[in-house]
Amino acid sequence: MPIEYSRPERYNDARYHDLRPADPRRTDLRRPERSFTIRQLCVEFSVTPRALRFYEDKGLLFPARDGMNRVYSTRDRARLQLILRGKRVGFSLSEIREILDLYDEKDGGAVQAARSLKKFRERIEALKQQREDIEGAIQNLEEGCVRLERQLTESRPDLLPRAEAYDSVLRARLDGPADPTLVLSK
Amino acid sequence: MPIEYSRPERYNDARYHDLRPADPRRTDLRRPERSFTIRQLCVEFSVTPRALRFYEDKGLLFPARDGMNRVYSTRDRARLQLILRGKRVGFSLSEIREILDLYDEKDGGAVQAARSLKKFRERIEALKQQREDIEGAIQNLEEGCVRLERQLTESRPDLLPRAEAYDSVLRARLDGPADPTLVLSK
DNA sequence: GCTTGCCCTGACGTTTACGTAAGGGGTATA
DNA sequence: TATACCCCTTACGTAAACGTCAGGGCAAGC
Repeated sequence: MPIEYSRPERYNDARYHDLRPADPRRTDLRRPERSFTIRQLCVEFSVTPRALRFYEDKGLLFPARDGMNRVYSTRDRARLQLILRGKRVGFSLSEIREILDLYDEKDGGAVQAARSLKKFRERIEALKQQREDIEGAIQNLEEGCVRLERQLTESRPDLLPRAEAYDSVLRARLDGPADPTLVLSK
Repeated sequence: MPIEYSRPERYNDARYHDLRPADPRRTDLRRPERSFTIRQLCVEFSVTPRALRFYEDKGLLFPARDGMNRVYSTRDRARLQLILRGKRVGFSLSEIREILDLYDEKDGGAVQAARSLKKFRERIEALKQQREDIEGAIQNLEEGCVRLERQLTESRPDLLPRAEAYDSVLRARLDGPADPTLVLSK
């Protein structure tokens, strides 16, 4: 599984950085000419600058430069989203890179396209298998919950945690960064 | 994602080892008294002995011993299945260990049970989130497939790979080791 | 009795995906 | 002009999950 590190807490705190855009016209996420600093993306997606630079090193991102500074386009941002989702579903960075490369190789000729198609289908099969695994794991855990609930109901019903705590989780997700339109496959 | 290593090919080959059981009465997987050698489990689940010993080191398995040699029960086998599935859905070994521990702690008292229940629910939420991620990734890739297919149909229809190749994949899965009854939650 | 095959226990090596300084520079604010 | 906050590169450090010897033991078959 994805190795989890302890990431400095400050990167989670939006107040830590001034995110006011310099130019109001460039605020709209849907405007393709919108650009982002490295830290803006870091705060939005809860990753560190080191991670973004690392992805660049590995050939998954290639932001433009303003002098020395990196400038990320909406396209870069969309790629980053795909990278992070790829990680969450268990792809390694090199696998994600392959996929992104396949997306880009529109010019690779018909043979390349055929190979890409095959790989895509393989990935899909793997993901469907994984979806089944997750389905099974959820079932297992839910059975465990039922058992524990029965046990608690009989012994200490006062300790029964109600599921309401997860409302906040859901709310947080809804309030989170809106899913911007992906511009990759265009 | 789960880091993938190059595992010696021979562990995939069932013919590599003589798996004939010494005692026919002990052949039936459903018989709880059935036991397994380390290699039998390795061949069945395509893992190495090193991995099983590693899981034991980390407190996820504790097979009995016959002298020096490890002897795995059907319960150990069921745990191994859960371990491997946990890995496939992205849990780290220590997370899997936590879950397995929670399953075992029937005697931990009501407070422990309440904590377990909470953790189980958290896991379930995480898994549902992940299921959504996978759903999204599948959709993305399928859109990519459609694009590639259109492109190929126009340029080189002869190169279009048909999906029949995946029949074999499915067949292989059906012919695979039967899912034995899990004896953990009993 | 020697080889073959399986088992064991250390213990060091490896890959992935970053973390964490160290050292240096630009800009704005007090 | 000092401080704060941002950026950069280079480089060494690290946790997870095993791989890979090295060294030794027990049982079967030739």
